[in-house]
Amino acid sequence: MNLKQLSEQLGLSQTTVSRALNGYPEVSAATRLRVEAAAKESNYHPSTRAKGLATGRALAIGHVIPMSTKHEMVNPVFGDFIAGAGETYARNGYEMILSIVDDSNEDQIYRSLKLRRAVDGVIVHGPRIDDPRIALLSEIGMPFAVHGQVTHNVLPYTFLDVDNHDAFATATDYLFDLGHRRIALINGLETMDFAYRRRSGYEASLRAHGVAIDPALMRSSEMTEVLGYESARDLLGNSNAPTAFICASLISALGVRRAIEERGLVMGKDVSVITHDDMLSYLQNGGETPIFTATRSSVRTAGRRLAESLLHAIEHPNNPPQETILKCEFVVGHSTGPAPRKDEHGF
Amino acid sequence: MNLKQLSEQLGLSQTTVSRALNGYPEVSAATRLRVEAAAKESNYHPSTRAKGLATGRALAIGHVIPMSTKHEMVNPVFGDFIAGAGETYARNGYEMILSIVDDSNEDQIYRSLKLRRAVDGVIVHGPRIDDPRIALLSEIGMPFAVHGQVTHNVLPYTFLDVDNHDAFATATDYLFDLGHRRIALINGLETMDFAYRRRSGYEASLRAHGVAIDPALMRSSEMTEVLGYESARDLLGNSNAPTAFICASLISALGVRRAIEERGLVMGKDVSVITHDDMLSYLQNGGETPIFTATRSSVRTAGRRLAESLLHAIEHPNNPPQETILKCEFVVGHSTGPAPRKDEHGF
DNA sequence: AACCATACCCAAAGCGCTTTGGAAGCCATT
DNA sequence: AATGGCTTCCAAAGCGCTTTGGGTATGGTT
Repeated sequence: MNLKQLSEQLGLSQTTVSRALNGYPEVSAATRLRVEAAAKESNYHPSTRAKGLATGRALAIGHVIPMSTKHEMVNPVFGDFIAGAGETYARNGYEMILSIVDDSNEDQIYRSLKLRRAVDGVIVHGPRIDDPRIALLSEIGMPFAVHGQVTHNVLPYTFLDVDNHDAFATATDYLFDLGHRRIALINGLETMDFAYRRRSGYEASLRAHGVAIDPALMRSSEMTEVLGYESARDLLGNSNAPTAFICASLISALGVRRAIEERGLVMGKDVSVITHDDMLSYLQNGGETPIFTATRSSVRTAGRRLAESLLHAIEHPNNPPQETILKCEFVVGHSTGPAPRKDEHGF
Repeated sequence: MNLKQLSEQLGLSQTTVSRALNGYPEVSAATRLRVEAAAKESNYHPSTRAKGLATGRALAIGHVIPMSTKHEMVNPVFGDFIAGAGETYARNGYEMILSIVDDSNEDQIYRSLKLRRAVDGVIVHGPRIDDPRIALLSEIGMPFAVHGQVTHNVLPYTFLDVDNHDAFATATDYLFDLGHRRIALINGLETMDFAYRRRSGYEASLRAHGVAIDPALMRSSEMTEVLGYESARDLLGNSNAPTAFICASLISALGVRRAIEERGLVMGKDVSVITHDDMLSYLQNGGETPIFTATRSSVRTAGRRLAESLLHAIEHPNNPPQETILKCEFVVGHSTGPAPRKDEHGF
């Protein structure tokens, strides 16, 4: 069933039917009702492709997932993020198109999406420090919205980010308040902008408490259980081991916990752990009462809201870019406690 | 730059340029080369939409993700699966479109995708026992491929699955060989087809070893760390606790390990654990040597291969459906060992 | 010299929609 | 009775591509 058939069946022109269906005013209430009823009854759905051709709009948003050899981006956060974004698209009649691409020709993909007019805009995932994509997308005139921020960037752009600096400063402050002085940071890859900001929040708190920044207490790697475990195992093996850990991800934190327990220590008593928690649907930080003390912010909500910002930017190209920064919630779980007295474990 | 402009620039007709670019034989090698060079140089990319309109093909594959209130499907497996499928699409000039939809109007979405001619086919994720989608898609004439199988279904369909029955029977057999008799199953939701098959593999092994099936040793829930932990904690608290666990997912297994360690027991010595491992890129089962003994099969490879099957089915509608069953690899890690003697822990 | 393949190429229709630029009908004003 | 302003509708062009149904040289055969 297409427009032509529908209009013939109704004895109207395609113009009128199209207008009735799209809410234009040039059609009487009576005919509009009649048209809408007929459309529903004969299960008429306009072809997205034809519509797109005619209007010049794709009614689709692209998500480009760089798939480095390091796999960093096919990450657990992604599933929840697009679930959130998908809600927004569904509500607004947009489609989500996904491109998995290896880093080498990321440029290519964006250019190609633009030239083929395949999407009306894109979401930029996993921004790195000084990320070149901002400049690229601005240059080719593709509307975009960034999940995160881009340090050193001077161009204006739409983004949504959690306040990573604040979250990690708060977490570090909290540990200081509990009496900890040697606090380790198990960070994500610091080429990623979010990891850079988290570290700077951590360092700011250290400075504020007059504690020297000790590179030996900081690790930066992909946020996997195994790497969290290995980092913590090494750190706990040192003579001057930390009494607390701050983790960039719940997954790393699981690894850290394993290393702690493996040494016969008790998390929350001998060693404290705070983690950032993206509130992933399948990896929850306990039930009612959280296991880990955490800074948390739902990545799914982030997806929903950033998609809204992007659609807004597409529909109002002249408005200034929307910038959203979400504060994390700080929740206290069982993984933190007062710093142990030095003699207790022979430190 | 569009076809018209390109052809004018070349002094050729649109027909010839189109044919040259699409590899039709009616054009001389010389002009073809000339056209291709010009296309590359002026960065010509045909509009997918226009192409689709003209050919009647969408050049896109749909992935519909049912987003139940239980979040089961926005699951960690999904990210890797689509990364794999994406590789196939990229190689074949297809786009992947994702629809997040809540279960109530899943029908709607499939019908709508069909009527709007938005995709050439769909991948069915997370098939349930007796899944109604097979019948629906067959009825509306939408090509599809299932990630998994559908028990009780009689219609022919294209699918790819791991041999879940075999994998879990093998795992259970292995534990019997180590002397275990009380083996718990921490399964996924048994409305899901894969979980049903895993359980039947487990039960088959039990029967083969003359051990009664004990419902008290079997749990079925979403595969989260917390639920894995709680199940194991409860089971280990019983007077007649299991000496071994089989988990449906590495994430559950992490929870099981936590419960084991919390009781001061040692995994691989006091209690054995085998898990199924989807080889997710961000959640690996150790490095060189696996932590958990596991049945494993890359879900990413599954994505790549199932997408190939679907494209094949689309291009050769009359061929019989491709059915692929992948055997799992069985790897031995540190999480399994001989069953402890009864008196050791007061069992 | 006339004929026929063969190799190249083209004009135009069509895919399903939106949108421009009217036209027709109707009523109230002058 | 002519004018003008609404309301309601329509024919046709156009979005960028593919594909049908040709046409025109070119060169080899009789």
